[in-house]
Amino acid sequence: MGVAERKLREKEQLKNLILSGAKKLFLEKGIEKTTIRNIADEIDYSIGTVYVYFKDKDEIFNGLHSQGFQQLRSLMLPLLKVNDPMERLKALGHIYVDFALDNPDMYELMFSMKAPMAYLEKARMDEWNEGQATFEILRKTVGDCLEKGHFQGHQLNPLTYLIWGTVHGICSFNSNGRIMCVQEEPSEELVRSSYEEFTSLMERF
Amino acid sequence: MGVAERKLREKEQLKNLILSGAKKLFLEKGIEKTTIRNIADEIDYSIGTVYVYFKDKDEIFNGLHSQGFQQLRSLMLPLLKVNDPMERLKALGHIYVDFALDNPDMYELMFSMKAPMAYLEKARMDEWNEGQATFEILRKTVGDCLEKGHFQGHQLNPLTYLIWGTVHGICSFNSNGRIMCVQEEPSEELVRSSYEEFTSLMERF
DNA sequence: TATATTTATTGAACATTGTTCATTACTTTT
DNA sequence: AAAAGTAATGAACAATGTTCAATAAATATA
Repeated sequence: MGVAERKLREKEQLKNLILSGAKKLFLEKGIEKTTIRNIADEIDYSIGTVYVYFKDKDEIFNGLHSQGFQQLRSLMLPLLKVNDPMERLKALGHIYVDFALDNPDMYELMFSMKAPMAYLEKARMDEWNEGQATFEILRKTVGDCLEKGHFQGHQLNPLTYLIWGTVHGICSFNSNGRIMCVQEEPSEELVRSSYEEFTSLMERF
Repeated sequence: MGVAERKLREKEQLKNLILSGAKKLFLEKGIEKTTIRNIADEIDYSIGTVYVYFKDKDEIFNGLHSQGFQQLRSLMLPLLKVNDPMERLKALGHIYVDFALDNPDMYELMFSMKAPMAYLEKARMDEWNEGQATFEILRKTVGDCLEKGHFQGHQLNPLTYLIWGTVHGICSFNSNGRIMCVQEEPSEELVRSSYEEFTSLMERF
């Protein structure tokens, strides 16, 4: 039966169309100001259709949230080839900072907004696979660093969490508008130079 | 004229009453689910009255945002007495982490939500005084550390920003629900142990 | 004190949102 | 060609932020 398969494919396509319309509007006019009606208009479907393919708005948020993590992951995976773990760690952070600066709205959706996580809770999915997968890449690298004698006397989990937290922290101030407190330089510069401070700190271990 | 003064005082009081009602509901049922009608009900005034005292909902968010920074600041100021700057730095971070863990909703309002900053922009107040003031406490302390020979070869601004970013990063994962990726331990423990990792890293400089 | 004026409070009404669901249009099967 | 099944629709509903003419209360004036 090719029909059933085609229908499945079409369903998937329309789901993606809705997501891409949503993403376009998110980037154009901001996440908060994008409504279901806007999304429906954008892709020339009715409101009701959107609700056939997505249970509610949070599920749309979650869909884009997932896409964002896939994108970030695909940027990170090639770096697993870097043999020296400290170099790999620094490169991972660099990619991460670039991603956050290039995609502040996506970054906000992925790491600040409640909605995507609220959907996971509603859907009783207590696991956040995308986050976990990304975390694993980092943990593996930090583990390799420990094995090579870096960060002596530190524990894997809290250290990994600390490193992610650090890079996330300097990025998130940028994406959520809390960076004005040091106004002498443009905020992107401040984020990058802070990350440089961080890598030069890590190098000593 | 005592009347005008009394009226001013009463105005201030009602403003505070609205804010405290809002805060109560925020903590009770979450920020997102608190409506203007709820706030008005809570304090036995009408919707309209709320709008006499606050231009819009963002201004209420901003009011609580300010109160949060005042509270955090008042927790930090006593630590300026600590003479050794590295000890002071660690103590400041500790206070900060405690505040974030004890007040996750307030923390989210202060450092993640768009609304309070959106209000500043709307009101054409390009300065974020509360944030700046808090940042200054930290910058002063980091500056003292540099003078005493810590963090050699690092620059004041990016380093200060990095340190704030680090502590904020590990806290924010907790308040915005992105901490599930390491599930072996309760999230509060992970935040605290990560902060310990951080202080023990800093101590070496 | 009685009246006029200013100030404070109100809540009905509006626009916009997320969401639902009976109805319509279209596809596939018989 | 008709029946059965699937997909798409948009009017309708409830809830929200917001406004504003009308009301009530407080103050100033005579």
